[in-house]
Amino acid sequence: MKKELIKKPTGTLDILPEDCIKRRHLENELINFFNNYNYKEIRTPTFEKTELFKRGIGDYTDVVSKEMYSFHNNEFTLKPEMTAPVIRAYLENSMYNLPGVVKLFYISNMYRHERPQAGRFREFSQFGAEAIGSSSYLIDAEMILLCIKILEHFGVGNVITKINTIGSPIERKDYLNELKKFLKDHIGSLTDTSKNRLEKNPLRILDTKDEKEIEILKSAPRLYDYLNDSTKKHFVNLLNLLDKLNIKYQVDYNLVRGFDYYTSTTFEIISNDLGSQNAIIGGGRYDNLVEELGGKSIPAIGFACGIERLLFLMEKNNYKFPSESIVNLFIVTFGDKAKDFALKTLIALRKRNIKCDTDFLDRSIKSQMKEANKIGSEFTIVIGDSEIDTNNALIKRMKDGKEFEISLNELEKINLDKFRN
RNA sequence: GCGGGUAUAGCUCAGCAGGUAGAGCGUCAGAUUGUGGCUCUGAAUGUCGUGGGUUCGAGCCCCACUACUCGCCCCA
Repeated sequence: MKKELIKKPTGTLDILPEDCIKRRHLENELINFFNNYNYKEIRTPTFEKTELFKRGIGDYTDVVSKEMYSFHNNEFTLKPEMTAPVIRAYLENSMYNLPGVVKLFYISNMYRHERPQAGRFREFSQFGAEAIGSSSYLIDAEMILLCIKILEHFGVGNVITKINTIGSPIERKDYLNELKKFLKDHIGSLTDTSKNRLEKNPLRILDTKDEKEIEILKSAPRLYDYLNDSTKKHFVNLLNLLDKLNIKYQVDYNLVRGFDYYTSTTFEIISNDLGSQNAIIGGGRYDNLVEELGGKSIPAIGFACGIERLLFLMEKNNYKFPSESIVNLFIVTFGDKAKDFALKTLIALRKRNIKCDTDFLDRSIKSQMKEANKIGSEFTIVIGDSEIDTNNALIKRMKDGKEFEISLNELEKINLDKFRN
C-alpha cells in the first residue's frame, strides 16, 4: 500500500537550496547594512504570551482579532510582528540603561492566519529595525533613509514612499468625533465594512479602496488640522529634512496603518510591480508603546520589510545574486581500493576547505563524469586499480578538458591554483 | 470569513463529437569494453486531484469535496 503524501501547511514555503543561497546572501548584506547604521541584532522567541500582542498591537486590529496562531489555551501566540516582542525584550532586559538611542534590528519569521495570495503567506519573513529612546524627527528621517537605501542597494529603486502623521490618541479624539459626524451624514453611501468600523475604528475608513467612499472622503475633515503644533512641527521638520536629503516621498493624509500603537509619523513604501499586496515596507513612530507595555514613557520608531516581497522585486529587477557554490574536485573511482582511497582523500581535502565529492552509487566512469559535469565541478580525477598501483593519476580541468599528471601521494596536498589557468 | 480561476508524468504543458494517455525538459542506461559538455538510441514514472453521477464507454459532460492560485478584508 502506497502511503498518502503529507503536504506542507497552507501558506507556508519550502525554501529549496537555490533560494537558500539567495536568502543567505540577502541576510548577510542586511547585517552589513545595519551595522553601518549602528543597529544591533536582536532575536526573540518564536512565540510570546498572547497578552503581549493584545496589549501591544490592539485587541480590535484584524491581526489580533482574527489572524493569530494561538495555542495552549490561548496562552501563547506565534509572533505576528516584531515590534511588541522587541519592546518587551527591551524592557525585560533593562535596555533603557544602554547609552544613547537603542537601535535594534531583526530578521525573523512571522505568522498570521490569513488567506494566502500573491505576496502574502501564513509563515513569512521580515527584517526590520526599532530605534528606541529618541523623539527627534532626525531619527525618523534616518530610518526612512535607511529603508530607501536598503531597497536601492538591492536594486529596487522604482518605489513610492508614502508618509503621514496621525498624532496621538488624545489628539485624535476630537477629530474622530468630527469624522464620525461627517460619515454619519453619508451613511447611506458607506460599505458594510465601513459601517462596522464607524464606532470601533473609524480611522481605518480613511484607508478605503471603495471609489465612492474615496470621493466622499475628499470633503471629510482632515486629521492633520486637529493635531498639536508640536506634532505638526515634527512632521514639517521631517519633510524638510527629507527634501534636503533628496528623498522623494508623497504625503498621504489617508495613510492609516493597521496597528494601534502608531503615533505621529507613519510611512509605507509601495511598489507597483508587486501584486495587490503592494506594500514592501511599513513603519512609523510608536511613542506610547513602551509605556503601554509597562515601561516608562519612551518614544520609539520602527519599520518592517517583507522579505518574500523584496526577493520577488529583486528577481523582477534581475538582481545579480551570487552563484551557487561549486565543487572544486570530483573524484571518479572504480574498484574498492580506489573508493577507499578516495574517501580518505576527501577528508584531508575538506580539511583544507577544498570542496570535493565522489560517487556513492558505484556507477560507471562515464556516469560519474557526467555527474561531475552537471554539478559544475572544476576538476575531476579518475582513480582505478592502475592509478593505485602506479601512484599516478590525471587531474582534468573540466572547462577545457586539459589533463595534468599528478602523484597520488600528493593529492591531499594538491594546490589547485597551479592548474587553474 | 467571502468571491473568481485552475487541478493530466519530477517540471512546463498538449490531448478530444466523450472510445481505457502524449510532447519537450529533467532523470537513468547505452553508442567497440577506464573519462563529461554536442549528437543519437533506449528506458522508467501517471489509479488524468478525490468521491459520486450521466453513458455501452469519461482525462474530456454534471454534482460534491479537497488542494492550489488570484482577489476582497487586512498587511510586509
